Amino acid sequence: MSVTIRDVAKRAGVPLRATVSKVLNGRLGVRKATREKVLQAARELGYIPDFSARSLVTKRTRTLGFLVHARHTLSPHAFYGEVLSAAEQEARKHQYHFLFATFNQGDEAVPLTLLQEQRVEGLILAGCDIPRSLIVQLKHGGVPLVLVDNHVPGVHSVVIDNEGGAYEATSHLIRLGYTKIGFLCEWLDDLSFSERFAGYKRALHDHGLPFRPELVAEGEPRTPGSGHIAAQRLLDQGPPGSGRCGQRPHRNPGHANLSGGWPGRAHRHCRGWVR
Amino acid sequence: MSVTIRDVAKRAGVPLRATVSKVLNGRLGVRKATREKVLQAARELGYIPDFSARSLVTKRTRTLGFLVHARHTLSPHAFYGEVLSAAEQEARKHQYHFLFATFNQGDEAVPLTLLQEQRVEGLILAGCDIPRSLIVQLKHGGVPLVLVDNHVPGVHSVVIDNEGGAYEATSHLIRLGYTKIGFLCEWLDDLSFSERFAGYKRALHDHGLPFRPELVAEGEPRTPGSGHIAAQRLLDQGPPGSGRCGQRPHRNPGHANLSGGWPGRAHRHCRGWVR
DNA sequence: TTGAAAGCGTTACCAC
DNA sequence: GTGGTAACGCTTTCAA
Repeated sequence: MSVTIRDVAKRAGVPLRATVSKVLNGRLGVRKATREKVLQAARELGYIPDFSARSLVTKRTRTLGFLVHARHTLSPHAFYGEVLSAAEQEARKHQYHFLFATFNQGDEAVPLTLLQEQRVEGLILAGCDIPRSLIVQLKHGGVPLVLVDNHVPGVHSVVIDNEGGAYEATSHLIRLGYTKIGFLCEWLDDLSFSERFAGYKRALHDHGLPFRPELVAEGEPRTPGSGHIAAQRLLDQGPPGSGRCGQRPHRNPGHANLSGGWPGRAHRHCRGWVR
Repeated sequence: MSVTIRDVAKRAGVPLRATVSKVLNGRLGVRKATREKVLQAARELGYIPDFSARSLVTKRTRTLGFLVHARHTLSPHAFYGEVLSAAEQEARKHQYHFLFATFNQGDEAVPLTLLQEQRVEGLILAGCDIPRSLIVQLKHGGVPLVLVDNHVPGVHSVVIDNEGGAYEATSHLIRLGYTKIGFLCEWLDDLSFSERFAGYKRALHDHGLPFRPELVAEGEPRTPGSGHIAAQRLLDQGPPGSGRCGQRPHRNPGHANLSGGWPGRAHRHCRGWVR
């Protein structure tokens, strides 16, 4: 069987496992000589404390949960894999680990169970597909929570600078000398797209270019082929001012999800377009 | 604090926590009436067994480790995120979870620690960047192991059907009527590319087309721009039979890594090429 | 500083 | 079937 704290104590010649525990956890109250003996014995035996036993008593797991909607991780365009990877590398510096779980429709209980089992100390929820009700519930339960690519008032979140990004992209095209720059997106009611739309318009304005509603086209909400559809609509352009263009007000800007249903693809579908 | 098995026992009116444990784990040896009482009490209290306590005694964590080289997960072209996601969804059906960890140079101890801490019961190692020595060591340690996109004799592994895929791709082009089909790859000494090369040649042969060495070009091993380089070389074609073409023998086919250093990009760089 | 003992929340193993 | 008890491996507390 694997080596336990008993074995270390015995080998070090100290009668008590408590002493070993103290030494290995860097607590004081142990004579230097004793400490050395213990350290050496542990090294020789290749002792690694049992995770379950330790966390049973300390009530800490140094583990975080990472949740993504199953729909996204399967898409090669989703960037949540990169987020997870980077988060893990940062967490490791603090001796934290990540439990990964996909979020499937109807699995609302899973994250809660992870918490109640005392497996994880906090959660990162990636994507805007995690039900808002669940997020609110977790938040109320006092669970340390961070959202990625999503936003709920009062919850920590990491989001994309949509406005700034669109501003930069548009400015770049303008600097290259283009003056007729279109704007494609899934649908303007989505907060993330409306933010980009704002950045697009601000850039036009700052560079003294007119905003032309006929150069704006929406595709279909939460549809993979949406960018194509939008482009098609722009190319098949009817008379300016038709319903699909321009500055219509957002129905529920406060409640719209950040970055729509296809966040990983957003940067491909929502871009400056040059004619 | 959270609700423990004691609370359930008390509420159910049974004097023993052991009984509760039995019921909740579906063991027999409990009268139906008692069982009902326990079940109801557990439901009412929202009881979830503590993970650490449970695994301390059972010695099981129902948790698997998923390791990928840090270099890969950061690349949007790597498909390991999809592998992880799919693996997790399958594992969940069996009530298993995944601990995710990136593998960093010099972190050889990490997977071993995870094992010794009794945190994970087995490991999935994705990519060909995990040191072979580590794999062999784990294997000898009796750790349940599965490699993805990598191969070591005697270790379970999931690999791409390189030969078959290239055969299909080439056949497809032939069926479309093309007869002058090129083959680009990073370098032929790599097992995965040489397998694809074999499939390519087999398809040509099966369809009665000649193999023309001047249509084969290598790029640079383990270089992101490799496909471009190979294409350039093919286009700048010198006289047939120059060193970069054809059927030279593989130095160490048995020891070559599967699918080179850029597995996620392989399908983009190594393809049938039509002129 | 060191020694002894209690306890974390579960499951497993006994007798009854 | 049912009930009690021991044990898992560790940390913590409290006397000595």
